[in-house]
Amino acid sequence: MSSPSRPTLADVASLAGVARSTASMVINGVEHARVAEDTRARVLAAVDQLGYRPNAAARGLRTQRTHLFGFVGDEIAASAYAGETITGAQDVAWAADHLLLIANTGRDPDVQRAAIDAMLDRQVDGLIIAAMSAREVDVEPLRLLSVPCVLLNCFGTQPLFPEIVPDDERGGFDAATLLLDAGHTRIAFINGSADKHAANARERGFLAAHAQRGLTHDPVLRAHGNWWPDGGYEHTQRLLALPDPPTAIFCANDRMAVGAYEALKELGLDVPGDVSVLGYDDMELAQHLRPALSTMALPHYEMGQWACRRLLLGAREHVRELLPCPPKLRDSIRTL
Amino acid sequence: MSSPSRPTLADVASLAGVARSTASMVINGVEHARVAEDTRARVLAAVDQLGYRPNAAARGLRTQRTHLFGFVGDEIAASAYAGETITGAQDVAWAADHLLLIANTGRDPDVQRAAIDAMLDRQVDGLIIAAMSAREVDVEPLRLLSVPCVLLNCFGTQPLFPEIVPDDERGGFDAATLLLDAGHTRIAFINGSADKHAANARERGFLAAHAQRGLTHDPVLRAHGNWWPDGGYEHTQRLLALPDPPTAIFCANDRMAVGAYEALKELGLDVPGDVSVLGYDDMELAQHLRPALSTMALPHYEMGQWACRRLLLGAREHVRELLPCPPKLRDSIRTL
DNA sequence: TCGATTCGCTGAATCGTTTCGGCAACCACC
DNA sequence: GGTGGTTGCCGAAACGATTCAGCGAATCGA
Repeated sequence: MSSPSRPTLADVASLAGVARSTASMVINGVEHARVAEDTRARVLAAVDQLGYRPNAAARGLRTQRTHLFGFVGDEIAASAYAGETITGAQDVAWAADHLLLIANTGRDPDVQRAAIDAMLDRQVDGLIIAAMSAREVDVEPLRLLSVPCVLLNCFGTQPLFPEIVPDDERGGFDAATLLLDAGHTRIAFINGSADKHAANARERGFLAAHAQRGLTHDPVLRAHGNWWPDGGYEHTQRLLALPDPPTAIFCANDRMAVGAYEALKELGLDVPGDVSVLGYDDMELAQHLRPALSTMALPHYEMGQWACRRLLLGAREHVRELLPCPPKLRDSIRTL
Repeated sequence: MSSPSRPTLADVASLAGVARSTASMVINGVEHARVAEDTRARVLAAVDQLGYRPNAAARGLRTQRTHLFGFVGDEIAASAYAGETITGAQDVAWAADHLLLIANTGRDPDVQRAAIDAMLDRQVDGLIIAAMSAREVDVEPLRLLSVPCVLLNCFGTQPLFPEIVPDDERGGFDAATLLLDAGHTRIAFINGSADKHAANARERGFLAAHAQRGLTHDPVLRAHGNWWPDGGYEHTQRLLALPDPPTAIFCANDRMAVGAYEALKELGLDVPGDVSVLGYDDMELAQHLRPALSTMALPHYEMGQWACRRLLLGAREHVRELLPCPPKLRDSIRTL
């Protein structure tokens, strides 16, 4: 029943009539090793004939490099994006002949600890700690880590590792600029809850863009929603009831933009005819809304790529890598 | 700079004053090994003191079991669900002290081959081959696989492995039943392209439910869309223009239901007041639509779980496991 | 007291690689 | 024919665990 087991280096060596060491050097193309041309050919032929492939576990044991990276995320499924992040990391890893080991922790610190341990037990060559919404992560337990480690979409409690995060401040800035360039002057900003880093950063950028043009943003046009459609809905109603209502609404995420759409529709207002709407995140949903929602895209795939690249570089020192959130211009913004 | 390297079994043994073999038996709680109580305690204390954790690579090399499963998917990011599937598999794996190695192939058969090889090189204990939309996968190259293997959301060209797929036929059946029970008799079915297994299965079930009640379904109420909103949009327009229009529309996926919503809105029709709509897939989108879309949920998470369980069981013989697609009842269906 | 058991532990082999010191053989040169 | 440098390959020692035959010592039964 069981297929003939995998050929080992010993099989190759004996078929080629050489020592294991010789076969090994040929197979790995060792630089300084000198081996006669026809010996090399014999080994290669044997490899071919047997369909030999090195046992990565054994190799890893010997070389102390497993070509494995660990990806520890707090939720893999929760956000659709997690998949993109993983794909980004995986693509880079694959190109560098590495594989990804994954685990999700469901935000449980104990599970996270255990997951990291499990990966270290497997001798991973590096570790990506990813959070699905930018937040602080306690890095103290990681301090003595012997392998490279990067933080993805989150911040360490201490500056120990590289951090790859979206440039939310610039995203807010670009969002406001985009709307201002389109001629809007009264722009509402339905932000998320102020306890989130992203919310504050986006607001800073948003205000900076106004300031840059010598504008001061009317505080009455700023609100803090709950990141969900009903938050967007309620604030939009309130904002549109203002004596001098906004001509554009910037929502700190697409979900709230969905709520804004609803409120606007109920008020008999047209998007973008009467009011322009700009979201943030670029969820898949955005392109299916009517009108298709313009939004600032979170660079999930790119963050995954970067994280993995940093690992390949083996870098460990702290640095904050801010990745841009490019605008996806669709049909929800009107130029005045 | 480099932290003191991980303690090995030898360190534990020497600290406890025993042989490596003894330490090993204690640590692994070997059944038939009898070791004195205080020796055991000494070893355990040493383990504790050193923070010893076994090197999984070395252990795997010796035991021929790595506690690693490979997950080879054609797209991890493309569908948001892939993440759920992986999570399902990962959760089961984790509970059984296994980790998941992942790779995505982007539908490229060569990459798939390479990915599978890469996993086998890593001595995985099992392999999950997953496709993001149910389709046929060439299993011939997997024939001589020496490890358990399951097909997830896809069918093998030959019956070699367990296959875990959604029960689309029953899903179609349940969908129709649900609508018929609600009193609808003229139910339109906007199906997807007929080249997809899922489309045909859903249609079979849909018709069977009618037949079961002695009803024959009016073919004019059946259409084949393109799985995208515009397909749903156009067919809905056509269907509602019929002399005897449907009172309910069953769309073979949520995206087309979005299109149906649009068309209905433009026609000034209310959902579910005038027309009920039922989708399929339960994308995240569904719950954000107005009214929230009722839909048949694809059991992504469960498929992931099942696949992993099968692997743990080590089963290899062919069997087709059909997982139910439970209805998610929200606000888009009206009872007549 | 003398085998026979049982107990508690050890040493060595093994898993499949890589790496490195060293050994023949060959050539070149004085 | 020494001396010295290359060349081409080999053997053995790791890497960090598990497993198993077996060995003294203690215990037991008669």
